[in-house]
Amino acid sequence: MHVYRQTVMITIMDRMQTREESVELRMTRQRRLILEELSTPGSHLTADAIYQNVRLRISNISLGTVYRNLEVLSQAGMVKKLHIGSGQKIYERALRNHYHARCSNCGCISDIPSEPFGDLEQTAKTSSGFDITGHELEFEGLCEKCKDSNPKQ
Amino acid sequence: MHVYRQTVMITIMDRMQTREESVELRMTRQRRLILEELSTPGSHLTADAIYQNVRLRISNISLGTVYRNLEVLSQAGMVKKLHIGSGQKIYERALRNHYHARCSNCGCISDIPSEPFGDLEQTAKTSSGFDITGHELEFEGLCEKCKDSNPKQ
DNA sequence: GTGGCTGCAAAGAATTTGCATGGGC
DNA sequence: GCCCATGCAAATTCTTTGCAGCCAC
Repeated sequence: MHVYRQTVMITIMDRMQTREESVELRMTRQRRLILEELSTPGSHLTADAIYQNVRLRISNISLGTVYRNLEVLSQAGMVKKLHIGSGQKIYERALRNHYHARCSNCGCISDIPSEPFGDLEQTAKTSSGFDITGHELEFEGLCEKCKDSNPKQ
Repeated sequence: MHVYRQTVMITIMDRMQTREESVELRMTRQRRLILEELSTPGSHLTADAIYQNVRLRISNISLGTVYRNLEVLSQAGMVKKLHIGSGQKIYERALRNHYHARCSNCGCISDIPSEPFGDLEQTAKTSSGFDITGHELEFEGLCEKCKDSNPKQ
């Protein structure tokens, strides 16, 4: 199922918010598995959750490695770091733009397409004078499951 | 300049996102000064910055007290906790709704009025199925000062 | 006077880092 | 073979908490 032999060094043109720069990353076993974890559609994981999952396959991987990789991949624009909720940071695979809604009851995170919201950055630029390079929008509420099953409390 | 004798216990009807509930807070010297710090228009401070500032007036105030107060005031809806940027949490006085832009160069934070953006929560509700109760929107970019004075780097 | 609030200090949670070794290219 | 990446463990940073005494009401 895995195409181990096909892996090559990947050269990435960073088109995200950081300075444009080409980055070379070695595709190690650790890095590949971390990316695999994040590649499940709709996966929004903490560093520790990724660590726990990858540990099932590389039993001695270290949490430091997970953090270092998430940072590197984030710099390279392949992974997005979210500062949602109050606790740990959440990581997801960087795909097309979208927003997030976090359930205040169960903590689950849903993706919300960004199209209906218009060009927020243009609006912000106009009213702030900033040279806007990015933005983050998060919603909080009750997911469909919790809003049904939950008493008003 | 300070109306020390006028202070009374404040009763707060929490109309913010948390469950509606009346809270009674004693107005201690520590609490008053923390609120004073946050009352400067446009102030966006970390817990530690507040601690350092208040320490000039109450030299033995403890950082724990600052955190405890920020939490209580936040529960009461008088203070807003922001999860902006990657590092520490930022606190501001809870006034009318607005958004924030953070300068990626100098770290300063500007307020942006929320009116031009329309009803984001209604839009999100429609496309997510969530029962939305709140949202946070942050922009990143270069502030006017930095965008002028800074070479492209 | 009472119960919430405080200072102090220690604990906890999340993340980062130094260093010697290992492995992708 | 070079040099980036890793494992390990210690260090840092930010925040929370237990407890005895204090002070706003």
